[in-house]
Amino acid sequence: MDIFTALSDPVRRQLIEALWQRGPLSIKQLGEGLQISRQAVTKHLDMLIKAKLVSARYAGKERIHELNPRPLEKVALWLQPFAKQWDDRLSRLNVYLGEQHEQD
Amino acid sequence: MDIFTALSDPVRRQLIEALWQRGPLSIKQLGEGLQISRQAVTKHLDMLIKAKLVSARYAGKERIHELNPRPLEKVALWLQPFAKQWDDRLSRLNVYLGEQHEQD
DNA sequence: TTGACATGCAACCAATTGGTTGCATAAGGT
DNA sequence: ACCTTATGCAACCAATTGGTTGCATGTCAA
Repeated sequence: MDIFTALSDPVRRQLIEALWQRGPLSIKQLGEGLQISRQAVTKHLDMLIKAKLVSARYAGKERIHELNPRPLEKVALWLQPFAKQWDDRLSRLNVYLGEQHEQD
Repeated sequence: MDIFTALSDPVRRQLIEALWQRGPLSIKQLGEGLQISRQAVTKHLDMLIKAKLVSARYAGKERIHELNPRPLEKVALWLQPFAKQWDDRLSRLNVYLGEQHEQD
């Protein structure tokens, strides 16, 4: 699955955030906040795994998920060229990303 | 339409890139590179408009589209916290985005 | 060994997506 | 006026999405 598609669902973004903030978690744990069924969570996680954003390992009966933020870099790099039209704070971003020529 | 969803389709990303690189364009012009029908292009553009990523005005019989990269900032800001685990070049990004505390 | 718990697998469903085609209409050029 | 061009509108379609439920299975603890 494409990384952009992986990010297009709010539930999946929440899962990513949870893994980021709370570290490795099981399906059960990840589903606790959400209002959807366990299987729905599993499906979202499977998509994140396909997008290489999440890795899973088994610890006994639990499937433990870990975030791999790497693929997000691709998104950041895609966004880069546009950033120069944003506000000062984000414009500076570009300067330090290598676009050292003056801003427009 | 949500900005993340707007970015999830490769055709829409291409449209954004075209508007970025070539400036304001009509539906016809935007569709010229693509292998899909004019209506498919229109639908994608309508979605980009709903996501406020693109504005359209009429010039005679043509609908001229202009890119508004602003909403992309939301995506960049969402990505920020994760960036600190990326490579040096992108890590520096965070420093200048305000996360002045030392890297891990 | 028995039961509770975490998960997997599969079928099913409604809504959305990404695309098409056909026809209508307004604007411009000759 | 006439023809071409750019677009709009609407119906339609197959595939995908995001969700559900029911049942099976492996693991752990008592």
